[in-house]
Amino acid sequence: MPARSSRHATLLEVAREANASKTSVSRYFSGERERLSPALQRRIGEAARQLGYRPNQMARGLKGGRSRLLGMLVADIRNPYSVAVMHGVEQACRERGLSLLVANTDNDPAQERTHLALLTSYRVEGLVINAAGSPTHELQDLAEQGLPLVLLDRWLEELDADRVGLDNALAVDMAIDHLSAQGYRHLLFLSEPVGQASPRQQRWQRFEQRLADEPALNGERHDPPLDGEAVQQVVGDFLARANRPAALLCANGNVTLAATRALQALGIRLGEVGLLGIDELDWCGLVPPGITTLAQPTEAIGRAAVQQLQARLDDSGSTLPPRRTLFPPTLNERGSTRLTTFDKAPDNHSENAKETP
Amino acid sequence: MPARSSRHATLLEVAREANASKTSVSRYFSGERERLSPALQRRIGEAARQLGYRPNQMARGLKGGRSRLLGMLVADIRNPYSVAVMHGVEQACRERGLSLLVANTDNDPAQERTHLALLTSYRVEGLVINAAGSPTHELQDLAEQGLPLVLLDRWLEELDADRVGLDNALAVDMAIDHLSAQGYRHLLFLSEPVGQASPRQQRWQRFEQRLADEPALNGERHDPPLDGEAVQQVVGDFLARANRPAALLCANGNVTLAATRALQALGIRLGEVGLLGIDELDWCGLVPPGITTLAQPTEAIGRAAVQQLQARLDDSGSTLPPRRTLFPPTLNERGSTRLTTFDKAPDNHSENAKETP
DNA sequence: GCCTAGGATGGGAACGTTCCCATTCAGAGA
DNA sequence: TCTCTGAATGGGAACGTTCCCATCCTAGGC
Repeated sequence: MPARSSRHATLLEVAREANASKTSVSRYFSGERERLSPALQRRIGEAARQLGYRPNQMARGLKGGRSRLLGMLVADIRNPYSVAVMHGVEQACRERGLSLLVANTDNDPAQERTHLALLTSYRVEGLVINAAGSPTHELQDLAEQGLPLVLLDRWLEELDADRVGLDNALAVDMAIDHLSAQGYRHLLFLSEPVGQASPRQQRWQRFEQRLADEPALNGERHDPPLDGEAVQQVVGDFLARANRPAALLCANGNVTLAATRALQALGIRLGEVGLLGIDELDWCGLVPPGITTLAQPTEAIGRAAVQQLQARLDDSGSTLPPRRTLFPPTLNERGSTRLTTFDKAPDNHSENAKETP
Repeated sequence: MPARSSRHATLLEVAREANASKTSVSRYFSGERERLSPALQRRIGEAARQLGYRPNQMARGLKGGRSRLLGMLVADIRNPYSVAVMHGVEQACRERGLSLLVANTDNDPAQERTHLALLTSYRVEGLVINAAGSPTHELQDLAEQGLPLVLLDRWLEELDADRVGLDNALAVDMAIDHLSAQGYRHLLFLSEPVGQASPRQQRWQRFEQRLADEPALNGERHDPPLDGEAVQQVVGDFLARANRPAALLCANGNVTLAATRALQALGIRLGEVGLLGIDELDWCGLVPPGITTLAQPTEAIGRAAVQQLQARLDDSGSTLPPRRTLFPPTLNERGSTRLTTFDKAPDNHSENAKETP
C-alpha cells in the first residue's frame, strides 16, 4: 500500500520518461532550452507536463548558491508605509524572477537579530533592511562576506551600505515652507520616540535647523509614546503655551493618527490649529476638512531598493561606492493647513479635492 | 588572491575545526545536542562560533524534505485586514520555528497560479491560501499530494480543505440586528464586485435571507467597482429611492472607505444615514461621529490557520475530516449608527469612545 | 575474565540539482 | 579518405545537509 502519496517528480524521472539525460532536462528548465534539438525539447516538455514536474528550488539553491531569494527585514509590518514599500519590492522581484522572504521584527532588536540569521540561513542573494535597532555588527559581517544589502528608510550610520528612502531634509523643508506660507508661526514637531531610527532623527534635526534659521518661526519638538494619553497631554500643553497661529508637524503616519485623535479629544478644529503629516494615508481626505500630507513615493522606493540590489548582484566583482537614492515627497494640500481665523467655521462637508492653484 | 571573500562556513569545516565528525555537528544543530558528551558539545560550540557557522536551510530542506517553510498566498497585501491576519500567521510561525514565504497576488488569478507554483517549488511544508480566483485544480493536486493547506477567509467550494475565517452569517446577523435596533429600516448592502470571493457571496446571501425573513426591513444589494464615481452613484440613487431611515452595510474595509467618501461627497451626515462596516480600521473613530464597525479577530484567525496546518503536519498519516474554524466579530458601536432625526445636528466633536452599555 | 548492553561517535550514502567535461556525429575542408 | 569543427548530448562530481548503520569503548553481570 502506498502510504505516502506520489511525492514530487524529480529531474531524473523526467529524464527517464523523456529518454533523455538529466543534463538535458536541467538545460530545458534553466533557460538553455534553445541549445536542445526541437525533438528533444518536445519530448522533455511532454514528459515534464505528464509527471507534473517542478524544479526543486532547494536543490537548485544548494548547488549554485543561487537561491533566487531576496530577504526583507521589516520593522513594522502593520505600518501602511512599510506595506506599500514592500509591495514595490515585491513587484520588482517578480519582474526579475526573484522571490521575497519577508521577516517582520515588530521593532524589536532581538527579533531583528534572529530574523537576520534566519534569512541568511536560507542563503538569500540580497537583503532589504528596514531595521528598528542596530544589528550593525551582524550586517557588517554580511556585507563583508559580499552579500548585497540595501538600507531602506532607516539607516545605520556605522554601516556604509546602499541607502534608499525619502529625502527627509527636503520633506521637512517642504512641510515648514507650506505651514509658514499658510500663516502658521508656532510649530510643534511630533515624532514617535526618536531612539535609533534615523529618519526620525533626520527629520527633527532638519526641523531644529530650519527653526534656528528663521526667526519668524517658533517651534518645539516632542516624541511621546503613542499609546495612551501622552500625545494629548503634549499637544494640549503646547497649545496652552504657544501663541497662535500654531500647527503640528507629524513625523509619520502613526503620529498623524495619534495627533488627529488628540486634537479631536481636545475639541480643536483642524486648520484653526494646523496639521501636516508625513506619509499619506487612506483616510486623510476623510477627516474634515481633510488632512494635509506629504506622500512618499512608496512604490518607487521599493523598486529602487531591488534595483540597487540587482546592480550589486550584477557587479559582484568590483566595489562600487555606496549609493544613496533619495526621493522627494509630494504635497497633498487639504483643509487641515488652511488657516481659519473664524471663531466658528462653517460646518462645510469639504470634498477632499485638491484645489487647483 | 582570494577574489571571493570568505563564503559561508560549512558543517564539515566546523567538524574539522572541532575535531569531530559531521554527524556530531549535525546532531548539535538539530536539537540532539544532549546526546553529545559535554566536552564534544563545548568543542563544537566553540568552533561554530569562531567560524560564524549557520546551518544552510537549503541543504537541510533538500535532504529531509523539511524546509521549515510555510507559504502564504495573499489576495491583496495592501488591505489592512490581510496584513493583520498575516501578522498573526507570522507570530504563530515564529513560535514554531517556521519561516513564512509570502506571495501577494494582487487579486489576479494568473499571478495566483504562478505564485502557487513558486511556493511549492520551495517545498513549503504547508500553505495558507487567501485566494482571489480559483486555482482549484492546482490546489486539489497539492492536497492530494499530501500538502497541508488551509483556506483563509475566502474558500473554494469545490475544495474540501480546512477553513479558517469569520463567521460571515453571524456577522451579517449582528449587523442587521444592530441597524434594526437603532431604528434603520431601509438597508443597502454594499460590496466589492462579488465574483468568486466566498465571503462576499456569503455575506450578501445572508443579507438577502434575513431581509426575506423580516418584513419590517427593506433592502437592496449592489457591488459597484470601487474606483471612480460608481459608489457615489449607487448610494445616491439608493437614497433617492428608499424611504428613511436608511443605512449602508459595507461588506469590507475597502467598501467602508469608499462609502464614507461617497456620503461625504453627497453632503450627508453619518448617522442620519446609517453606516456600518465589516472590518475595523484605524480611522473609524476619527471621522465624526465615528463609524460603527464589526471587527474581525485578525490575530486569532491568523494563528488558527497555522495551528490547523500544524495539526495536519503532525497527523500526517490518517485523514482527519476537514475542519472549519469560524470566529465571531466584535461590534464597535459608534456614531454612524446613532440615528439622528435632527435636521441640524449639533457639531459635536465626538470622542471616539465606545459607550458603556 | 568473558560476554553483552548501550552510550558516544563516525563513515557514507542519499537528497535533486548544476556544471565541467567528455563523447558522438555530421559535414566541411584538405 | 582523413582530419577538424562545432553542435547536440550525456556522465559524473560536487553542493551541505540528514540519517541509517557501523564501530568503539566502558561497565556491569555472570
